[in-house]
Amino acid sequence: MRIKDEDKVNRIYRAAMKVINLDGFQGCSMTKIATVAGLSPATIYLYFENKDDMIKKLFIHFKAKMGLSYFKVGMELSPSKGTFRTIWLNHYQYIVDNPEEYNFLENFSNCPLIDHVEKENKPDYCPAFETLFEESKATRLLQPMNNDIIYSLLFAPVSQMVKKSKSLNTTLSTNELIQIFEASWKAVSQ
Amino acid sequence: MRIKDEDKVNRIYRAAMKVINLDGFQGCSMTKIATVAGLSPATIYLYFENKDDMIKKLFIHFKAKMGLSYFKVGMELSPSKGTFRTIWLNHYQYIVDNPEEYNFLENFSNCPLIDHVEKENKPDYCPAFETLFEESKATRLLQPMNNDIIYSLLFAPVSQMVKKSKSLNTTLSTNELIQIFEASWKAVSQ
Amino acid sequence: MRIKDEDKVNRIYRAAMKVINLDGFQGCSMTKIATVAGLSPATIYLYFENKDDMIKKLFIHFKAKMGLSYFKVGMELSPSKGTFRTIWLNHYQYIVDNPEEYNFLENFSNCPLIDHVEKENKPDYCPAFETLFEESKATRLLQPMNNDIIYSLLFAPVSQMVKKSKSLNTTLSTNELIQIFEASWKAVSQ
Amino acid sequence: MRIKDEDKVNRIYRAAMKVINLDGFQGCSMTKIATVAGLSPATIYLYFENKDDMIKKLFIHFKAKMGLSYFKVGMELSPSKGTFRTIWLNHYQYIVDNPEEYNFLENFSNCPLIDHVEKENKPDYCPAFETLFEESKATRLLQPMNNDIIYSLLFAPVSQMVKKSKSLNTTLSTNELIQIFEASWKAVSQ
DNA sequence: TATGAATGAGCCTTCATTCAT
DNA sequence: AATGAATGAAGGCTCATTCAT
Repeated sequence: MRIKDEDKVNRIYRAAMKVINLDGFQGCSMTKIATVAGLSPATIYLYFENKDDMIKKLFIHFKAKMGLSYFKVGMELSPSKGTFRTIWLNHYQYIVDNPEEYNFLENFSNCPLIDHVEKENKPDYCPAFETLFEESKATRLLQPMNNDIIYSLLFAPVSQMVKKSKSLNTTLSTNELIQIFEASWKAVSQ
Repeated sequence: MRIKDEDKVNRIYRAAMKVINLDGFQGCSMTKIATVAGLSPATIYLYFENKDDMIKKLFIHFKAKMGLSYFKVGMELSPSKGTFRTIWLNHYQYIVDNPEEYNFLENFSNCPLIDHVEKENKPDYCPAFETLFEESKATRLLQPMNNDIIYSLLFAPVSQMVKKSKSLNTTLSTNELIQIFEASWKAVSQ
Repeated sequence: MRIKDEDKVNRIYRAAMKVINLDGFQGCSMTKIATVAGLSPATIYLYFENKDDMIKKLFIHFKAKMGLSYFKVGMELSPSKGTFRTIWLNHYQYIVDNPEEYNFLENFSNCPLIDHVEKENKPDYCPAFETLFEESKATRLLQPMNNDIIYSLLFAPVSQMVKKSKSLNTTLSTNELIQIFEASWKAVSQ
Repeated sequence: MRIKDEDKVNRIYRAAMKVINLDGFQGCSMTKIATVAGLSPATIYLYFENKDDMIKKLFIHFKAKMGLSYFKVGMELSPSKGTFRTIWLNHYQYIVDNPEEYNFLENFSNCPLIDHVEKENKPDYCPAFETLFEESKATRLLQPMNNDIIYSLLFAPVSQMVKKSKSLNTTLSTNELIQIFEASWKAVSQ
């Protein structure tokens, strides 16, 4: 008998991603995904219960990956502007390097399906963030605000700018990037 | 061809909205929309070329409506923090008052379909914004940054927070709201 | 707009019948039925909720038709051997004339689906039978037995014989037919 | 190829039976059968050519078993009413004791698949019947009728009654059973 | 203009069967 | 001999769209 190829799940993920970003969410059919992955549609059902299950796991998979990309291994995590800049740039880099994944995550966040996925699957990288935010507030580096608010003030603007510039087929210059970070930092720092 | 019954178009828009927010994007079929609008599916095709065309126009329609909600009639538009606060709160109010529309707009912004819609249809409210931003930069109220960047820094955080709090079934307190505005303002003001 | 062709239901019934008798129950697909009926598969769903619904209604339809064939219009229904012989021969004639329908009914009687169909849809011809049986028992024409038992003793043998002879590609001779009726009559008569 | 593990064939038969009676005919898949039998689906194909082949052999298997149940070992087979009553009751007992098997046989008898199976595979128990029938006619115990007709007159009514009473969730009382046998016997006896 | 009937293409999913070990 | 992974074809059903009135 053949051995179950564990990498096949990743091939499916990548194919799904590709199809979603090409044909949009409604144009993403199991057959298309299978074709792109070089599989039979039936094979997908060996690894996932059904389409919903697959999409949910796809979301969790890439959400986790994105979260992890914020923190490089062995990275300094002391509460300082430098630390935040590094994380912030890592986030930016992730969006730029993985536009398809990021687009999918954004796209999926507004989908009814996701609601209980989001709640049931707290990502692993959250604790690191929570700790950093709390310590930074304790040392008066950051303003005493709710963590979600800090997160939004820091990351939402650059995310939106990347999306905007992609839709206009332009790229952010280094200057603009620095501008955005400095402005975002002013928003949250004390 | 769309001359006679301009109201019918609006009935279709409202119905589409309702169906999308009830059954999600994939559950939104032309027949359902027609039923909710009290029409025959065939009738929709008298007013729109096809489903894509209808969705695109729906998007433009509500995008414009959202933009206009920023500026109330007869509103003072001098370059001041107060003016920005008013606009900012209008935006917040719109999101809170029209969660369906806003959700639809967000949902649809990431769709491949919309890409060239966005480029081809500069909304009408832009000139007002452009003028205000330029004047504000001239009077050194705002930092000398690209308008899109200013826009992102001002509005993206609160938008994201509303989405977040909705998904958690909470609401933003007045305090939090003020916090977010003040922080966003710090980001863009000089 | 087109007018709904009420006869279309009958076309579907006939087509379903044909397919079932050709390819068996498991080989009977909606697409095949639609093709034979000269319709699109989608059209069937305008007239029936789903496949189960269609099959159920098919069963009820032909069950009723078979029941009615027992009793010709204006037929004498006095409790006499002659009356029973007429009904019996009508039944035989029905089986021979409509082998497909009868086969379908037999086939379907053993299907799990049918259980609550049978109970919910008491056929219209039953009262006539009940009355005749009761009167016949009262005049001591028939033995005092449960009606279902009388029914089985009278009709089951000939039904089985027709099936048997069809599977052997032979036909019952008039002599054999009389033999079977007389024997069945002996079984139930007093 | 089927030499080594004759028992495995029986496991497959029993599993197929169980699945058919649990999930109906359409719900009976090879994988389910394999699972219930504790085998891999591929293994079934070592013992049978394909699904049709398996079903056919299943039919033949249980048909033979049913036929043999009529005649207990060492049983008296002289042409007498008592002999027939015993056989008749054996038949009844079989139906009641093995409702799944009987249901399967009935269900399958009307299937196009079975047509040539029936013709090609004369069951082994027939000779015993043939002999008994012929001798009984010779001694004027039975009427001079075709054996198939005798068979139908004797067994069809009780079979149908069992089916009927099962679908109504009732059971035949001893009295009713005797009634049916006596009536059936009147039909065939001289 | 407006409609409801009609449809072919396509969707998700399952299944009998084969592959490769 | 035996298996579990893999699959192409097909199943029931829906949908955007067109037809015919």
